[in-house]
Amino acid sequence: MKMLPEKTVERLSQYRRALMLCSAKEKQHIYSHELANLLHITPVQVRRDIMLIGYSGTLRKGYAVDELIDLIGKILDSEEGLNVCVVGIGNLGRALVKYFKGKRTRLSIVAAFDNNPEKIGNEYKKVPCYPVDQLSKIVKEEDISIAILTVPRQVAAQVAGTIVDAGIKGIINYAPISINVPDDVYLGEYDMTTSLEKAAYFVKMS
Amino acid sequence: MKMLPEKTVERLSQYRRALMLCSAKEKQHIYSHELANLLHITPVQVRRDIMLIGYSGTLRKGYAVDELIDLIGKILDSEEGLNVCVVGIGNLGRALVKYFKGKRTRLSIVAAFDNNPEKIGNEYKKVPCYPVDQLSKIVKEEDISIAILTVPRQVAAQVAGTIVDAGIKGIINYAPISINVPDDVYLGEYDMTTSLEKAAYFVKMS
DNA sequence: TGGGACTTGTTAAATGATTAACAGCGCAAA
DNA sequence: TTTGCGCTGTTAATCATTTAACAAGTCCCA
Ligand SMILES: NC(=O)c1ccc[n+]([C@@H]2O[C@H](COP(=O)([O-])OP(=O)(O)OC[C@H]3O[C@@H](n4cnc5c(N)ncnc54)[C@H](O)[C@@H]3O)[C@@H](O)[C@H]2O)c1
Ligand SMILES: NC(=O)c1ccc[n+]([C@@H]2O[C@H](COP(=O)([O-])OP(=O)(O)OC[C@H]3O[C@@H](n4cnc5c(N)ncnc54)[C@H](O)[C@@H]3O)[C@@H](O)[C@H]2O)c1
Repeated sequence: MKMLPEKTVERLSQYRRALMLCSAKEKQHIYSHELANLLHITPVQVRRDIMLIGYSGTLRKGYAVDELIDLIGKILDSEEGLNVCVVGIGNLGRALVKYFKGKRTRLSIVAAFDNNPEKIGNEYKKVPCYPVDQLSKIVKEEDISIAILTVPRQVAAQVAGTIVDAGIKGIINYAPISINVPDDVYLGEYDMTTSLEKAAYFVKMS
Repeated sequence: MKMLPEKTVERLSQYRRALMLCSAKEKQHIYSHELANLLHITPVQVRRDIMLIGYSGTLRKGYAVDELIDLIGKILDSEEGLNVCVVGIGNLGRALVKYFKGKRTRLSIVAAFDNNPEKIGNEYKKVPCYPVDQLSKIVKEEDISIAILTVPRQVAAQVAGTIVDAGIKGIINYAPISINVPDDVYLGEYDMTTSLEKAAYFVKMS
């Protein structure tokens, strides 16, 4: 199947979580407008996304919740699962480890890295923290393909280089600076300072 | 001045930070392609954004760094400054308080809220934590206009209702569920689980 | 003094994403 | 049966954003 639009992928992740809540409540079918209400989007957007992934609902009954969950899983998840590491186990890095550890079966945080001797050797929720010098080695040993980057701004670019060199295929950057990666490495940048300033602008202008 | 496009606002925040680093290095002028390189975008996008805010550079010299910083400040910041609160002072909420407290002068975190008796009454980086029942009262007393929502998924919708009722004008939601707010309240949703699943999808497909 | 290399500002085209419109089917009620 | 409503699937239109194209101004140097 060919690549889906970014926004559709984001919504698929959200559909799945909403659907899992429905499934837990024994709800077996759902209409596009119900799913739309859960995400606060329009029903036609839901139908369009579902069309893009090649699924069909039942006319006048809606979509079969469990079937749709499975299909989204086939699209979003890797069969074998992917391993993730957190680089920079400060306040944000620790919050992420605590939150994600054990949450999803097909996506597991297996290592943390830092350069602070006080942190190296510790475990956070059973995730071991290694020195950043060993990143390349551990990435290969543990078959890690995604890195979450939560180091200070000043060193983010350099550490990102190390990560890319280690062969990682996706980086999620929370440092408030734009980093540069080769075309074949996925990069998601989430700048919380920008998010806050953006909110302030629209509040001011409203 | 009329409302700028969302993406332009995001980049303005990033231009400003990049420019402040330049200013600290005594760099007085900057070309569109230099600024573009810092953000890993195209020079024409930089020029277009700068056109939208009505600034003009000097031909063959580029943009005056300090002037541009000032102008972006006039656009993004509120003159009097805006007050911000964090609702749900768990792992993520505490990381945000520690990070943002004192960072920007025109945007200050002045209060935290929680419903856990062990947290109420504490201070985090001198930011006092109040019971969530007093949200409405404190929001008025402290003139808070933006809330960062970091409570568990299960209660996010309900707490968001409380926040809106208190008269807050912007919400930044980090809970992994979509919330609903009136049209005149700005809403930014940042779902880290989705970010991670999205990265996994594009790594898998690459 | 004139040509060439650069850089900005702006308009126009292309791309990407959302929304509108509607055909078609299925069920329910008459 | 037939009528009509409600829902899906899909195409077409709209809207937002990025990218391309280029005119015009400036500087440098021959
Ligand atoms: N905490 C937040 O809520 C927040 C908000 C916005 C942005 N950020 C950004 O996220 C990043 C992390 O924030 P934080 O609050 O967790 O900071 P932090 O200082 O608590 O953590 C940074 C961690 O990175 C480690 N580190 C430093 N240099 C390193 C290197 N070269 N290699 C490996 N590890 C290294 C430090 O030892 C520390 O453990 C920063 O870039 C920050 O700007 C954080
Ligand atoms: N920690 C992360 O890195 C991370 C990642 C992705 C998503 N999130 C989301 O962010 C939110 C916060 O995550 P966290 O890790 O900080 O969780 P947490 O459990 O550490 O913190 C939640 C806080 O909210 C408080 N709370 C609970 N009910 C409340 C109520 N009704 N009113 C006010 N406060 C209340 C709790 O007392 C606690 O202090 C969650 O929705 C989580 O799904 C967090």
